[in-house]
Amino acid sequence: MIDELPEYAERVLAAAELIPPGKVMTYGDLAEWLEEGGPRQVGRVMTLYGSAVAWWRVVRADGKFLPGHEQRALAHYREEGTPLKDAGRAATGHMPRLDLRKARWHTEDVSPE
DNA sequence: GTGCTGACACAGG
DNA sequence: ACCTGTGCCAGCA
Repeated sequence: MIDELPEYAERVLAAAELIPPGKVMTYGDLAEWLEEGGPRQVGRVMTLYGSAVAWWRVVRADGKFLPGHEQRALAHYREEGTPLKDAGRAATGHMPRLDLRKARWHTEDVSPE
């Protein structure tokens, strides 16, 4: 439940909550979906309120992780079966990245309302 | 008002 | 794969 927040923030958070497990959306896609603001505005909302929603399903367009949140995000992705680029590869020091080609969620018929 | 900053995106090198 | 610069839109000093 979300209350007492600026309307834009509510919309961003609501949209984030609609992303199904195992899928992700980029900041830019989300902004386009809402037809308001831009990637940076979405990122801003996530900075402020991201902890209230599934923040790991809102990602950068290059598939990299948030510095400092890599482990947490990775744990969620493994749990949800989100496609990772080097999913099969074992630990080698460098973290896997998201395979956006497969993981990106296409909103198509869904409306962020 | 002016300028810097940021959980961004994209093109170059 | 990495780094840099530019464009972008709000928020804040």
